[in-house]
Amino acid sequence: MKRTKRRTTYHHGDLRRTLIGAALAAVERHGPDAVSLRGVARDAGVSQAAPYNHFADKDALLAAVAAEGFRRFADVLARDAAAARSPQARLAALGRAYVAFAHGHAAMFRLMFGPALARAAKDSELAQAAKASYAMLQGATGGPTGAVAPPAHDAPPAEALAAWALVHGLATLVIDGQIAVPDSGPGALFDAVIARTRIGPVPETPRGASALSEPPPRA
Amino acid sequence: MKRTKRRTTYHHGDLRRTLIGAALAAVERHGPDAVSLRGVARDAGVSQAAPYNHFADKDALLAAVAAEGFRRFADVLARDAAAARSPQARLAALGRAYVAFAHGHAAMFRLMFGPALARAAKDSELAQAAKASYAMLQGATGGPTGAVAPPAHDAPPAEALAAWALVHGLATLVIDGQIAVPDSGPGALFDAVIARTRIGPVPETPRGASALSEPPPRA
DNA sequence: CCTCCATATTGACAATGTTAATTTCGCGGC
DNA sequence: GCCGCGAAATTAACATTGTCAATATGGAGG
Repeated sequence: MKRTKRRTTYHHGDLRRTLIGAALAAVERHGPDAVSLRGVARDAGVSQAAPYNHFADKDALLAAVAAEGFRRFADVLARDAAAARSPQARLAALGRAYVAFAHGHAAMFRLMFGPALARAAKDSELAQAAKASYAMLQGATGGPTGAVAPPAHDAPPAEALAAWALVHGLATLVIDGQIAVPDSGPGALFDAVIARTRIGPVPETPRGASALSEPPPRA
Repeated sequence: MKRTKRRTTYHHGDLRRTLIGAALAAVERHGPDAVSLRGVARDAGVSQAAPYNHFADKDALLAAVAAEGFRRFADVLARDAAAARSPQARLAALGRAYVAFAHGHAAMFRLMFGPALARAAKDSELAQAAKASYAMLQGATGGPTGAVAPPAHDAPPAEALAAWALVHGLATLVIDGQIAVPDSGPGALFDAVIARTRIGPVPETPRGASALSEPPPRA
């Protein structure tokens, strides 16, 4: 299964891709913390130090895997969002896909948003792939309320942050086992939560807001 | 600084507490993944294998540290919530404290909600400490809407889940560097998000809901 | 055919988690 | 007041890991 590759390039016939694939499989099987560079090299059929010709260190390999994860993530989000007919449905579909991806690829999700990313944030490929996913959320948030205030200079609109936080929090809590996902699947959980949540521009009557909107007690 | 302990118990004069303290410091300084059992033992002034008399393995030590973290977390939440005068203010204060704790103790927060907890979920002390924090959120969520439906059999109310997810997601995104926290501090960020979010019972007019509330497209 | 250089390998080093065998030392019973 | 018992700590060892330096290899271009 690893000799059948076209050896277009050098010696082995592209390692790098093989390594990324092996690492991806290892991440999905045993979690990001359990992957060892040597183990990946073994799986790829090369020897311990071979990866260092293609990646600076272990984190660089994992960053490449995370980038691939973000690409797949964005694909799923885009596909599900495209199937929606109204802007509201689009946003809801995005959220559902977000949580479903996390639930179905917990290990990958953890890698993508874990501290490895923070360390290797300089990896521009990774950063770019991550930005793409967020852009979809942000775009979908602007829609439903009609014309939005001119996109703030560089600060992201708080509505997009709220939607992202809600969905990301749900995903995180689910994969960390803090929330039990019902037999009906993560979609049902998402729907139940979303039915009780409204996100929109700040209401005109600040007092009387139903919940979670009081100013700080100046402690 | 480590000889001045009262040696009430055995040889060393309670290790265990010393180890937890050293591990806690190490976590806060270098992050959960960077703590080594041997390093902790060195810091405590004992030798590599001494910890195994008090903890089954490294994860058990970290679980103890996480439990301590949850205890402090619950304390902060309780203190800030107590200062609030209205139920709404209470819930808002809880959220602000949640995000602020994550921002101020990122490493500890990561440990508390990381995969280590999932693995060592059997650690009853840890599980209990975590439950206490969630109970506060849940309690505060029930308040503002007046009388709540009889507390569901064992399924937590979706309103509490929504509030938890929103706040936890914000916290997670902040400490992972996905959201830049403004100079005004994490509290301001939280307020901006919260001002645009309303959580409450499912509205009576399902169509016309402003956002994030469409049924799935049956894909 | 021969040389060059990217690619791979071998061997080594330090650090880590964990276990087995051994030592140490305070406490309760003689 | 001595003594041994057992908990607690130490030493030594093992396998594994990330990473580097030195070396080998083999395909492409002259």
